[in-house]
Amino acid sequence: MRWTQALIPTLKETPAEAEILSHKLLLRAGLIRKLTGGLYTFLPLGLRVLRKIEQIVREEMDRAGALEVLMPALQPSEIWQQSGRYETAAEVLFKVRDRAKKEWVLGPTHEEVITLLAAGEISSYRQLPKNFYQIQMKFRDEIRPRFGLMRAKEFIMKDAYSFDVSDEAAMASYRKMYDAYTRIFNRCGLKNFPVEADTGVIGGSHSHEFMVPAETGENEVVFCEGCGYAANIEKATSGIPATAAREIGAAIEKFATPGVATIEALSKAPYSVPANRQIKTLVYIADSKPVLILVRGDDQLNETKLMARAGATAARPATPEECAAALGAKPGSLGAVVNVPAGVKVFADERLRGATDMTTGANEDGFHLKSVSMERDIKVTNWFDLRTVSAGEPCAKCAKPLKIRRAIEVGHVFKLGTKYSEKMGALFVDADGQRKPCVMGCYGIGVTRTLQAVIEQSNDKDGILWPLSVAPYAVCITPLGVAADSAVMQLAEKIYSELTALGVEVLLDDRDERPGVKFKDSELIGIPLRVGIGEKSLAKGEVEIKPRGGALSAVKPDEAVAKVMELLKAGSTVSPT
RNA sequence: CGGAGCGUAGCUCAGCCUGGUAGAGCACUUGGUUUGGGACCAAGACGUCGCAGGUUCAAAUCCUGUCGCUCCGACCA
Repeated sequence: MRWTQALIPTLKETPAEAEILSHKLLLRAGLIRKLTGGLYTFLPLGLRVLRKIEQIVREEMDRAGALEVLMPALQPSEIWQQSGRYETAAEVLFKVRDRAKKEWVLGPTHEEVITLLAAGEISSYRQLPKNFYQIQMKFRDEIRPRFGLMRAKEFIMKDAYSFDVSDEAAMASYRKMYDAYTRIFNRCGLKNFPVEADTGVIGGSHSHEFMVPAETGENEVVFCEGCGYAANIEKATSGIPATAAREIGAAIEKFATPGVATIEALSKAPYSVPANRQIKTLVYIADSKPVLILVRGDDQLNETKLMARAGATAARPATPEECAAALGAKPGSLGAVVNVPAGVKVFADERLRGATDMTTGANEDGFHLKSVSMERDIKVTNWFDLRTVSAGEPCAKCAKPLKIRRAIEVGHVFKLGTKYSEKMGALFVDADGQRKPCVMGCYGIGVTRTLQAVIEQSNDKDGILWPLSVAPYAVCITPLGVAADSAVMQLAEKIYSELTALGVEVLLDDRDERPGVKFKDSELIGIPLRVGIGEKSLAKGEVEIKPRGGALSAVKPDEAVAKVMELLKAGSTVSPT
């Protein structure tokens, strides 16, 4: 491709809309342009990278035995009602109506469609296992699109769905996808690692997210350098000990705490009750019913865990009015000792098990209770792990201190079980003649997000450093001076046509620009290899070859093509760490 | 949905407080000088100042409304 014929609108200045580095570089390097918030056009350069990533995904999915399909983005809302997700996923659904006023949804994902397909096409265990995948646009009514391609209203996803005869067989399918994902992200040149992830209300035992470490990531990951444990903070547990029991003193004692409404205020004089001797009482509305949540005063409730343990599809903190209605007191004086209405469940965090001599709210504004014993004084409906892990807590497996880092989620593998196959009728007849629901798994990769994650991870002060595997062009030829009859330009053309004939993707910077402009641009857009040809070096019988981010070397003009091929070959076999 | 900020040339922004002929840099066009790390000189083109209403002799500027964008929040009482 000749630069003068391409559209590569690089920007010297950063558009004000971009917050994080990768988003700025997407815009500055001329890869994307914004239509409106959360919606972007891929320009030619960006599209080339996107296609490279898609191709890697395809090759690895095919290698793992998955079959590519393409499902409709527009779906009838009935099938969402059939799966029950018309309600549970309502917030993210884009809905549209046709001229007959019939309602449709723009697919945020495709479990319903694929399961219906399987229901129609799969009838015997002999046809299983099957794994279908597609690479397609997804639509989600994101609460707040941000960071360019990271969280958009519309994005490209690779989604795959496996169908198996049994749990064991489904685990084998899961394992294949898990391995394929590792290969995919490695081939994209991404440092990545799988972490245990929450399985949410769907339940099931297996879910991993593939994370790319990045300070700008929206996820927090807990990991152990001792044993390799790694989990999303929404799921992570630690080996932190339960609260130490103390001598159970006198009976519960009520004391006045006028104006005290926080754990912190109660921990100060004149009360001086340390946070770790307090019971924090939270009221949540889970699926429209109030529940009491008890965690230790110095712990943080993990909402994801709450939803998972409570089996709730929606949970939110109760308003002060709802608290007062349920318990007779406003937040700040809440507790689970007295005045808990029958039928209101009390979920307590495991760390409080056996705790004695605790202080908590009296369910009466301005009063607290002390000398409270969990077992003796509080009727706990269920004990759950509900707290959020903090850095430094001992690993549950090897006791080494846990660490926390931020990361970008680029992939998610999930064992679904039979939830959808039962609802959508994806049944098969097994060898024993029994009709059974397929055991499913689903597996997603955010393709457009992966593209941005590569930039987020691979850049320097001058711009992007594309891994060769996803670079829009492998080589940029940079003639300094473009007069058609000059020795410089003639050599540039010769190398261009020879490399092109060898199947190399080459960008020839034939613009009549000053050297500085050309160098800066080729570095900004991150082309892995630059071949510099100028009068000065040519006079010495040399052309320059410079890997992006590496050292410049000089070769004879005749040897330039061979040298480039050698470097490309070496680069393509480099396996990322 | 709540809070904050911003909408002025293709981009980055000034002007607004204190109303009075629409600005700069970059980018673009033409000519010239340059030519190994985002050149220089000269000339030029580019604006319904987000939109609507109001106040005023006069509104980019003040007021009201509205739309859009960005950021923070929407667990921890």
